[in-house]
Amino acid sequence: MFEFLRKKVGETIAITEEEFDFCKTLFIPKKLRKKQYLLQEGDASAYTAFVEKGMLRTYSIDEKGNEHILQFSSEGWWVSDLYSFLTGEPSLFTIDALEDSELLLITKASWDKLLDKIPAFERYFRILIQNNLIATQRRLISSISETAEKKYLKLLDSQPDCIQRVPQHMIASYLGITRETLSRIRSQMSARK
Amino acid sequence: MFEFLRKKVGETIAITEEEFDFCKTLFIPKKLRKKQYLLQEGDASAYTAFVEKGMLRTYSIDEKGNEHILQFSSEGWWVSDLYSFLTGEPSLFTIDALEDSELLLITKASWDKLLDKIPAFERYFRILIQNNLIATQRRLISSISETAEKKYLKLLDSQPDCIQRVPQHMIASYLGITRETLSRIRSQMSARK
DNA sequence: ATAAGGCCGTGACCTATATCAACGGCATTT
DNA sequence: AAATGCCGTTGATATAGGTCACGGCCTTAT
Repeated sequence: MFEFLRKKVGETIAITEEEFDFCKTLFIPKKLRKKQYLLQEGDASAYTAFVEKGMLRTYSIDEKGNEHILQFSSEGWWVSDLYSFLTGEPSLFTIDALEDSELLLITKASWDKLLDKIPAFERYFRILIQNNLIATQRRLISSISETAEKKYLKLLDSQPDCIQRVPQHMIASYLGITRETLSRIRSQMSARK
Repeated sequence: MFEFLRKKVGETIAITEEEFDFCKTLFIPKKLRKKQYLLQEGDASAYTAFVEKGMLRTYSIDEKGNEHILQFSSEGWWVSDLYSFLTGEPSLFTIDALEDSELLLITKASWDKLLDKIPAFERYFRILIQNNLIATQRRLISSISETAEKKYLKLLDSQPDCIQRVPQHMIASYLGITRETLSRIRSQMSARK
């Protein structure tokens, strides 16, 4: 059950068997069916989750009821509303499952314990967050400077798996465009090809 | 010279005098005149910098020559192209001074040494990067879901100091709009008031 | 098997923002 | 004090993308 987590962590930091045994005791396995919530906007985020299987999305909903997807999280990635998890404040985001999924949950208290007892995990999460920041910065610049088509091409290039597994209207809301616009871009692209 | 850095670090983690004495040996003071570069696009980012005084901007330039500002960094904040600093790859961003500025530079080698010798700094940077990620995620969502006016109002609210110190056309390029549009938004706002 | 709803495509029209161009006001340089 | 850049403003026009409306095709539920 924990082999995959062990593998992913091991790709970034070195830890001993004993350290990982301690780590294991802190996680709570959880299965989520497609469409189930991990977190609803307005609730406090109790957990951060490692995705063993499946796919989740983190999104916010604006006044008009439109969804804006912050990220997709598939196998081997982590998912949470970082701010709410860290502060206990109500979340601005909703997280739900796009497929039946299997997660390993950790509470804030356990997470604090993990970072305190095993400094290598402090480093692990620093690196994880760092890479996430770099990716988010790039997406921000892309979002303010590129056309819809370029953003889509960039996504095709960087997350081809997502595009296979996620319905198109969610891709659109990840890119910050409407599903109609994405549909038209795709048909133009295939016409040109 | 290092009091300010000491104070800012102390707000997040606890460190001893000896630890900070070691820390001090790793930084290189540097003054930058207005308009001078800290980093040019295409170069590798040799340093991460703590801003003691002044204001810098990190931006990219698109094919049409338009600038897109990723962030402003004033006193007490850090500035670098994280990706280039970490990997040694050529930078996608340019960093320059908007005012005469005073910086404390640290190389990648020294930074690695600092994190290895003093685990509290591992935590310090984890938290720093974490907060930056939270802010960047919010800006991304705002960028894909809100009107130009709302984005401007949000900035007025969150970074009023920036708006005082930075020329308007740079605020526009931070928001991802043209200077003409920002000018019109401002005049509409003052007409309504 | 039929109904209901999610998902995708397409047309007609609308709107926020970009683009292009010109102008006036400050600073800075000569 | 004239000249040269920056900077912000304003007007006219263009355009990418949004909105609204409809229809067809699957999948899931009854």
